[in-house]
Amino acid sequence: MPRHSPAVEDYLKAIYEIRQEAGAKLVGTAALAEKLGVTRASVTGMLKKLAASTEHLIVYTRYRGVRLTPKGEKTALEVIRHHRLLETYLTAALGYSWDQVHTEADHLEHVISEDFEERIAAFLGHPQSDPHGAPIPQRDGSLPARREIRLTDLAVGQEGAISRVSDRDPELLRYLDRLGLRPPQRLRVLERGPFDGPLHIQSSTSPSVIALSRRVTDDVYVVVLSVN
Amino acid sequence: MPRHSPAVEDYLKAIYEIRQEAGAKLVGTAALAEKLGVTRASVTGMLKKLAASTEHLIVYTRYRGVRLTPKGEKTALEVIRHHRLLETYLTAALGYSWDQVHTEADHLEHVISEDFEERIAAFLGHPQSDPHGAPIPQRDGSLPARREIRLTDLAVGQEGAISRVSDRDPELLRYLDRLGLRPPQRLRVLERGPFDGPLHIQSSTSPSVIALSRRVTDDVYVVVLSVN
DNA sequence: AGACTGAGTTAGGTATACTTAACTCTGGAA
DNA sequence: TTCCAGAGTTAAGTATACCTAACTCAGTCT
Repeated sequence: MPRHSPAVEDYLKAIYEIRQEAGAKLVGTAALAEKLGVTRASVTGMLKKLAASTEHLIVYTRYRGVRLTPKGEKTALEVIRHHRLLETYLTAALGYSWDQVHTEADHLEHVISEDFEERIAAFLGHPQSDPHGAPIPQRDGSLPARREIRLTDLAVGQEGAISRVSDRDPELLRYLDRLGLRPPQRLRVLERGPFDGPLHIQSSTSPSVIALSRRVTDDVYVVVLSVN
Repeated sequence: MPRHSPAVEDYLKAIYEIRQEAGAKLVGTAALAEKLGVTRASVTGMLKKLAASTEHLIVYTRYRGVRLTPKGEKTALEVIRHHRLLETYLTAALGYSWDQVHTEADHLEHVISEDFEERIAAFLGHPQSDPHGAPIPQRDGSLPARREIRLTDLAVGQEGAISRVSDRDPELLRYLDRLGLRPPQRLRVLERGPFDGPLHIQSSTSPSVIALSRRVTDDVYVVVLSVN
């Protein structure tokens, strides 16, 4: 396995994650640029370079978009495994709170050795998910599929269990933490406001009803428990 | 404090360490090139760049050599603090042996946050030295001075306590470990072979006399205990 | 079918940090 | 005091990954 630059690893990871969130087959330049914090021109340049490389990590069609080859996907999953193991380790061993781990893990993920990965995985007892509930890819690149949906898409009356929360925004994580909304907390949708209005939910962590904006519910994933 | 690139941090660290080992006021291009694994031309280029920068980290005189400014030295010590804290942490928390930590720490030292540094320092109880016996600079940049000399320079008949061992060569570290020669092991010089010949020492870790080559004794530092 | 718009690309340029090859300086020995 | 070897520098070029500005494409709306 050749080693890839942090930049390349970030691109592969971003392609994987955007495809995952958006569901679309192909990932566009603009979405990548947005996620990576670079210009669209930079993304085009990198995609051309990667597509021309003998590594065959991506399939890139001009004006259409990118997707990962199996090899590219495996590499992306290795980086994601690093990231999620690190987040779990920082929480469990060094007392980081769940809103602090993301940035640190983003830097460390490109730098740790396979040995380091193995040691923290063993220390943690080979965990299945990180502090935000995201599943941790196994060494062989396998990732258990989940039947999770956005809290946004949970129908009124339905009950769900939080399976995962996006780790991107520390502010959001602190907010959710204050509300006690983290995996595997159960909740029920009571009401949905008009025009993408707030979602009213009931959870055992709060005696009163909680109203959540779209921004929030888009970043919270749940597994449906009942269809009342 | 501005952040510096891994390359810059490596140069500052190397300048500091070479000056330390060699004792000379100025560090030469060749020594830096050797230590950093790059060509002499590359070193010249980087030194010119650093000297021209408004950061004022080094003082560089063409054809003469470099030295660190107080600011450069402080930065170097911060990197070295990272390195030695990491080595200690990897040993104490993740079960690395002392010959495995150097490479991992070399990569991690450029990437960890101040927060991470603080957390591992606290976890370790703010240790004074790393697994090889090297002193760990404090946060304020202070470093307790030691009265240590090379084992090479310990006179016949003198007794010393190993204070530090170079962490550069894993092979050497495994060798020393097998002989039980690590801080703060005491030993006595029995005899010195001719022509930089082997140094014969006696240590409580071995019933028989141990013969050490120059390559080895140059990398072992001791504090003189007695002058018999 | 044509035009518009947002997404995407191209062209040209920057910064970092490295290389090789050829040249120059410095300090010690003859 | 000159010469020479090794240390150091310069010049030119490479690779990576980013930028801005200007252009083009694709798909939709009319």
